[in-house]
Amino acid sequence: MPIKLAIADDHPIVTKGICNILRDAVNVEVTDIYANGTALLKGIKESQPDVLLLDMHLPDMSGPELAASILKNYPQVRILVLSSSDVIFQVKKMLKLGCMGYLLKDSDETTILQAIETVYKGGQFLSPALNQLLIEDMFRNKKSEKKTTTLTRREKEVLQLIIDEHTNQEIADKLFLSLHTVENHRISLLHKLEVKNTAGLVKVALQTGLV
Amino acid sequence: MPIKLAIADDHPIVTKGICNILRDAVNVEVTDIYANGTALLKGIKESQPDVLLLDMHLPDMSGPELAASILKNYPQVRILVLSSSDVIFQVKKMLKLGCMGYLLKDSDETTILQAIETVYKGGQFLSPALNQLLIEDMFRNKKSEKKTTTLTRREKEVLQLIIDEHTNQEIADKLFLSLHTVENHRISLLHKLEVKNTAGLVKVALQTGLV
DNA sequence: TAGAAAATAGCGGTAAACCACTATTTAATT
DNA sequence: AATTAAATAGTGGTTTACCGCTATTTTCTA
Repeated sequence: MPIKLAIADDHPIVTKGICNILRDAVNVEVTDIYANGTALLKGIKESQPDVLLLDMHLPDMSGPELAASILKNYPQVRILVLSSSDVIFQVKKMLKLGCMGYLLKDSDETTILQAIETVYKGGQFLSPALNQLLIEDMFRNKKSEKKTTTLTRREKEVLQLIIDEHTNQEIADKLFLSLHTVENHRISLLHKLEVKNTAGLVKVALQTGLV
Repeated sequence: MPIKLAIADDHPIVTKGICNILRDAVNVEVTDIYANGTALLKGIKESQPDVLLLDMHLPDMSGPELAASILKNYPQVRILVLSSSDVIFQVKKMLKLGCMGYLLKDSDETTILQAIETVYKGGQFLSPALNQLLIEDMFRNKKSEKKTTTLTRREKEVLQLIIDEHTNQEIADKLFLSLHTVENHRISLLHKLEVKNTAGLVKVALQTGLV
């Protein structure tokens, strides 16, 4: 019996590409394709796949949201995250939620197939590039366990406006806040995302699709 | 005789996806797939396709570089740019170089097919989302024609270090420059890329793959 | 309903970014 | 050889970002 694989990604190029790659694999069968989070949550009730290839950036729901919901209700589904971003704290977040693997979109065919098989068999899979990054990250943070970060509603709003090139004063005006409040949000963003300045904020935000 | 289509993209998922989408299209035949610029320039000599689907971010050469070279030597090849970034000045740059279309990677199947056919017939094609952006851009710049921008070697170096979260002083130390020089480069970056601050610099750089 | 987290606002201060200039020297190109 | 673009460096100034605090109110949640 082949592995039942569901794919959740909003880009036809990606889903078609994976289907094409798996076409010759006799032990994997693509049973469902979902282009957004709502469809995924709805569909997964009926047809419960063995492995779910989950894109980090579906249009309506975030990767972590979906992963948490699915793993809670259908813990037997093994989630293999599909992402083009190698930002490490995003990787850690998904793994801590219980995802079984993290696959970069620039992977080649054998890697993709291998990842699916590994995860199906109960193993973990990480794209090779991530192994090194995770190890480096562990050494950096050996002092104390880092908790993975979630931004608050306000922080996300502020971050979006920073990305839109607004100053703190402009953000304060737009959100009807004191300048001090915006500064505070900004600094907690710096701390939470572990970056040094505005450049780091924008970089992490864009690479993780936080906003 | 079907349209001879070549694809230049380093992601197997993408190339396989496009092949899959075009499998049922009797009037398009994928003749070649290239994973990098070198292979592309080498291969295009032999088999000259009607249409080239060109990714903006091949590992060894930039999109504009490749487009310029190909259009110079093989002007009959119609280039359809394939990109996930909708940064407008990148779009303008490629179109001014002579590319016949700009296709976003989140396009659906019919759009992709339509784009290829349109370009083959001698027309231009833009992903719908870009039309609106280009029009807005024109209104913004109606006063005077904006020349598309090319960053100098130094500017790119400085920009990369900005993205790496370094301050001007740190950049100056790293590159053995005066602080003033770095400030000047930074300001010309702001002007060239038409952004207001560091956030804009990082955003444009990441979205266009300038660095 | 008590405790925690989030959102709000403030103070005082330093460092960095941003801006408009001028000006010299060094490539690149015609 | 002449012109242009790039890279370099400067002056002098304003604005913004960054940092570490404290503190109150609101909202969430165990």
